[in-house]
Amino acid sequence: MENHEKPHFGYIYPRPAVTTDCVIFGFDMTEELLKVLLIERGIEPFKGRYALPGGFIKIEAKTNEYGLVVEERNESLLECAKRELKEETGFDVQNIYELGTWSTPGRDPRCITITDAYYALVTIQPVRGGDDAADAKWVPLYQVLNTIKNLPEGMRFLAFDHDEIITAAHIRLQQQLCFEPLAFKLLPKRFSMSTLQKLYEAILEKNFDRRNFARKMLDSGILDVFPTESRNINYQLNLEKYEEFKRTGRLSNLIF
Amino acid sequence: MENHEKPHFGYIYPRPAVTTDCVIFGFDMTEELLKVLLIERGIEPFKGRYALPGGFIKIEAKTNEYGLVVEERNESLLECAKRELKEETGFDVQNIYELGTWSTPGRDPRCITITDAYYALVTIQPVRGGDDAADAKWVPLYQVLNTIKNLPEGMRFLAFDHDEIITAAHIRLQQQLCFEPLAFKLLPKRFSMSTLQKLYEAILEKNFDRRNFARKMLDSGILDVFPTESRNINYQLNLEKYEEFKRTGRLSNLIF
DNA sequence: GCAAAAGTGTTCCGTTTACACCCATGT
DNA sequence: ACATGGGTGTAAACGGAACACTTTTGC
Repeated sequence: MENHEKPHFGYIYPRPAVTTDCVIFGFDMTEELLKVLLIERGIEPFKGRYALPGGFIKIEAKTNEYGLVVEERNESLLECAKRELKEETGFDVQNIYELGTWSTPGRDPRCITITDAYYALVTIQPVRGGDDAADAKWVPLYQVLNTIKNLPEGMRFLAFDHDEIITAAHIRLQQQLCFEPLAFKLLPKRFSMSTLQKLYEAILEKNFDRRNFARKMLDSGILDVFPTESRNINYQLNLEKYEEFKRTGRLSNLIF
Repeated sequence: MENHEKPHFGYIYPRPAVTTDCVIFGFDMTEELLKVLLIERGIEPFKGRYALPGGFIKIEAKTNEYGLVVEERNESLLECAKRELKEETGFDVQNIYELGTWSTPGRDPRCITITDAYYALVTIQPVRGGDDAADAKWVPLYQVLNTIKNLPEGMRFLAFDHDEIITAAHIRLQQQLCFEPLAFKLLPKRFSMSTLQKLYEAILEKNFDRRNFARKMLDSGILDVFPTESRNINYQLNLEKYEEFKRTGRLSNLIF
């Protein structure tokens, strides 16, 4: 895209370039902070800025007997998002959700590019020996959002329109959390009730009463209880009960 | 796209074709039915089938001094959806919301096409002198959804993957209605309480107690009351109070 | 030993639901 | 006069919010 090589794929009508970007949320249990995974851009445009991981959709194309371009193999946008994530950050993510498209003319200075944004939830391992992927960094979400909020009009923190995407992803995560126990996707298999509560508080930016929170969670019946050697209790999501809970439509009980 | 004219727009990497499709909901007050606007396709593929109104995104492109394609003028996906809607159905819609993308390989037999789907809410005028737009028809939503549900595995009712899109749009409409008084977008400025209730019932496929429904609506404070000459009362959405209601976060009161 | 975190029940209030009768209109 | 649709209030049940003290563990 950056060189002047002669283009070799033609279409009757011009087409926009298509990318996916992904907002990856992780909960850092030691710092009790909700974080996002950002990539420092190594090339122009926006070289040196942080950006969401993502990239162009992959299409295998050739020209047929009539000189028309025929696409032979390709991927869905979801597959594209997962592939780019794996390539750029090493993460293999199942919990990935579509957020929406961004397509304002001019959002990419190189060419007309529309992006389909996704958000994903991953477990950050308690001990991380630095970041696996080159240039990928876990950044506290509140830092990013505050920076964005306090920028003077017209200025941007992240590359492209990623400020807007990350802001929208946070709002969406908050909304979805009210209906689906998404939070468990951000935790290891077993966790304490207070960790779960801290996670909810980090996402929703609210504090809850310890007893009410625990009761609501336990009453829902989706948690299995595991005593530990100490007096503390650990919990684990019971997937069957969760599915049943979902079916019987009692999910609104989890709204705060 | 259907002829064998030599393609004249080239890119270094192949690109997918991009379309928008729109699920337009309207409430037929005389029949008390929720309807969707469908287009009968006049050309292949899927000639003669019903489909959602939509079409390709418009890009003005030319080749620059290096032989590279440069896009000069274009539209966002939202603008594309509105333009196609206007062109195909004559509707000028403000209440339009993004639903999501569909991009499974093979969904369009012609070429690799991804679509960004939208849904929109319009007022059907009580008296309609036939359909303005050629080939556009208002079809009861429940008929479409039932047909889709009862199809044998692997069969489709609408063109492309529009079965899935329309199903997703209905679910989304139901969900959004629980947080936002979307229903008002489907009604004329003034309406009776029972009309409003019938609309809610049509969308959510549930029946409500008349008194409880009216109380909840009135208690929210977003409706202005207008006595009529008869004993009946008409209502109208008060936009300022609605905005205030939204800000103060009491929207969950409207969940049923 | 002291500070910080985790465990435990009860009360009160607000919201939701269920329910029946009267009046006006039009046929 | 009869059927239909629209108007109106109350009581019971449920779910959500507020709240204090005791025990354990780690520093």
